[in-house]
Amino acid sequence: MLHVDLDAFFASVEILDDPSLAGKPVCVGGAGARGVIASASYEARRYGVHSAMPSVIALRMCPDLIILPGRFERYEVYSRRFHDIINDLTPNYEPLGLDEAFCDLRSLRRLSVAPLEAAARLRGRIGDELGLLSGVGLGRNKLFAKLASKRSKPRVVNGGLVEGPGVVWVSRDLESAWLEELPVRALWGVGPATAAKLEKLGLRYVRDLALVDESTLAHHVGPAMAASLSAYAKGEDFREVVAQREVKSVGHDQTFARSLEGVDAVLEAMKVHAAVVARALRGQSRVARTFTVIVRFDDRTSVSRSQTLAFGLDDEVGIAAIAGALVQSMELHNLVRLLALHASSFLERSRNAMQLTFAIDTVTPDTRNRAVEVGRDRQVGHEALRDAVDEIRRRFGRTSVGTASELREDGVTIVTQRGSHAFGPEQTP
DNA sequence: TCTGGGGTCCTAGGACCC
DNA sequence: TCTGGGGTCCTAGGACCC
Repeated sequence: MLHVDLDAFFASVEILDDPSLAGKPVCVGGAGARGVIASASYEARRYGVHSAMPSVIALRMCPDLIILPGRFERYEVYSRRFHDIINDLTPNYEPLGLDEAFCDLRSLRRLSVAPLEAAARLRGRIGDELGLLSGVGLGRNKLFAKLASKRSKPRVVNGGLVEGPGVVWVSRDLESAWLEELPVRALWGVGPATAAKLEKLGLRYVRDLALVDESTLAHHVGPAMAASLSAYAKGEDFREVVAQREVKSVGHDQTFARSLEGVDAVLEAMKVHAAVVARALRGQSRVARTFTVIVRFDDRTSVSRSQTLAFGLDDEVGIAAIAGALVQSMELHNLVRLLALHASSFLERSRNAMQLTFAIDTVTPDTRNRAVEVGRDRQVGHEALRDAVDEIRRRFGRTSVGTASELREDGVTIVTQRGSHAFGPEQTP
């Protein structure tokens, strides 16, 4: 098994596109009070900055830190080229996010390609063709390949950068020595919560896990987690490479710079969410039957409400109606810092039995379950309008046309006979 | 006024079907 | 005059990954 991981991916792409950033502490992430770092250049890491860190903390550690907002279309371009290179090595690979992948190298064995040779060539091509650095791990299974790629990376030691080996192979006879010293937190699936549970049981290192039987473990962390932990502790990992995964949900989350107060403000924001989710669904030619609304309050507690329909939806009017009804079924006792809308239970568009539209004005908390109304004429009108809007955006860009509620998201240019005026996000023309 | 946004998977309870 | 067990689907919440 091979695991390949691009170094500081988002930050590196920003530096490639703007060489004046080279050698400076650069991050991609949210710069506001509630922003976090998504990717940090190694120069930034020298100050202790790392991904998932709140931006205000990062700025405290490194006052000169440059935080860029992130251009995900750009990262996707690089990601596709990255995947193309991997695909030349083997089509049996599994992407993990935009910048990582597992490759099953068993087919290469038949071609007598040595793993170390394949790894070196892969890194070489990524460097030559993309201008990006990467780390590669090799091992008997996903567990060891991933642990190895982590160790292949550059490290910050006493504020100085130490180059990594680039390629690391955990050979069979080294496996147990590796596992011995690892803290449980290093294992896939063990985050802060599980690590704390294990700590309470006196299980701090992977070697400790091997001493506990699975049923005892299951008592504390559940049967699925117990099974994988017991396997990992023995160096076993039966996860296969899954080459093409089907997307199972799409959603949109937004944490507001200033929390929302009151149901009207939440409903207004939800219209933007519905438009974003609807656009994502149509972009994938899918319709969704289940819609979930999640609200996080200022005290960081969350509540969710979901509803599954008998048919699928991909239009913002219908989705906004369902999502709005779900919002109204919640008690908003506190300021809302995050609003999320997720769509799941996909159907292929062509297999959707009926495409209904909603009389949005009939949706109240009482009528949540009757929110659906058939409106044949309105449906035809909405679909024609929607398809026209999609087409205009395809030809002239995403911000070329939109509903009033979407203007807050992207900004817009209003053109009149007297000239044009650009409005930014959060401005109401 | 320290913690994002894109996702996946797991768990537990309840309703329902045979 | 009482009620099992297998299975699926839905809902709410939580943990984790990049």
